[in-house]
Amino acid sequence: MDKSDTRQRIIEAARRIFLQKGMAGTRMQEIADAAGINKAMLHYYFRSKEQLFKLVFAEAVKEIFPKVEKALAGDLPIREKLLAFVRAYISQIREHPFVPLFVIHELSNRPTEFFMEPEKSGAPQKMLQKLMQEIIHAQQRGEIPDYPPQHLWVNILALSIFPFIARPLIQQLLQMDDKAFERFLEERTAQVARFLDQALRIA
Amino acid sequence: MDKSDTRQRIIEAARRIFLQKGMAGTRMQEIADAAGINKAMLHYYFRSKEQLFKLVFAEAVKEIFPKVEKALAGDLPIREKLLAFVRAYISQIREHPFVPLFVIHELSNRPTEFFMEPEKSGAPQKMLQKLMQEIIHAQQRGEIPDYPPQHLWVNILALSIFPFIARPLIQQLLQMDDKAFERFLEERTAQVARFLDQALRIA
DNA sequence: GTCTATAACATGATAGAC
DNA sequence: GTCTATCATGTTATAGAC
Repeated sequence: MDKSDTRQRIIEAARRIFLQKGMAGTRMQEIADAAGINKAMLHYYFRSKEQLFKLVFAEAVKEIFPKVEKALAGDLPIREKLLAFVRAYISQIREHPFVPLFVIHELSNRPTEFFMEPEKSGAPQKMLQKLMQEIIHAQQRGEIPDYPPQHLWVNILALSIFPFIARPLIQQLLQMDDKAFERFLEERTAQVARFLDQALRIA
Repeated sequence: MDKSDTRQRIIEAARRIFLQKGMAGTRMQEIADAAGINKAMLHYYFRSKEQLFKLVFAEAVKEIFPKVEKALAGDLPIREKLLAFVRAYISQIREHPFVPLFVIHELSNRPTEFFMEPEKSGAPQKMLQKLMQEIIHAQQRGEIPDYPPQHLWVNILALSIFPFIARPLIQQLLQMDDKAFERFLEERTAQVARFLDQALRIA
């Protein structure tokens, strides 16, 4: 078994377990078992648990921070652009449903520097600021209601992400089994789009 | 120092730390320090870490599962009722901002039985089913758009809870410092109400 | 009820043979 | 590169004095 393969298997196993149990809840032994190797190998490829965690975490952050830039980059009208974002973002999260809760949980009680080099102020942030301007301009032209842009943006994020974060809570409250929840998720994109579209109509 | 006082101090310290760091991330030593006693006392009052955790967790669950039944109980028109819920729920979460993320995180990867005696199907669930019926009836009377009730309910929950769960993410993305985020939260109730109100208007 | 001391075990990390 | 064996430390929990 050549080097890169083992290394890759470790990363994948670590990702799976870290995402579900978090840094504090994960045991190196469990990662080793899942990767089909032993603990010593983990420390051979990655010096420490923290280093392995940082690798997994950094990848997860990239997935949760809107890298859905394609949807936001074009010059569509604002309504279509926001709807396109919802579709692209929900689609992406569906492929990695554990990422949002993992990132948010690990982000809590950690200094900013841990997950972001302070040099670059971040591409997603800049793209968002540009979007905020577009929203304001569209509002000035009377194309959408004048919600404060930050609230509008949080609303869109909330509608898109929340079901994946709060799955156990939702299933309990609405008495859905796993199959019912899967159906719910399949409908989700269309339903969020419709709800948002309605909220963006001019009074 | 009489018994109930020490016991209470332990519970409060445990709550504070469990809520922020979760079960796996919490050390009994830290709880003892926060309560101003030593570890042995924790085991004197509560047999084990798990038992202490279950106590804290059960209390938190009661706070996150809509105990805002007053807002849902009356016979207001459906729009007013939903808006009243939003106001009551956000207000309650603001008093315990760490509860939602804590409950959701600990709920993940735990069997249902852990947090809910299977006998009683749960007051919140029944109240919600009743609300679902009210929504359907209001839709049949053409008072609000015919969003599937489950999606509408999740949307309302998402708009209300998400900012508290995703605070670090939001602050990073929107470049808010703590003061800016506090202001954001103060505006939140009104903004969610407005957004929801708009989404509930008849086309 | 409260403390100190310590047992019993789990866990991250390393040494060294192959 | 991979393994076994082991160290060093941390953590839950208990024993026993006061």
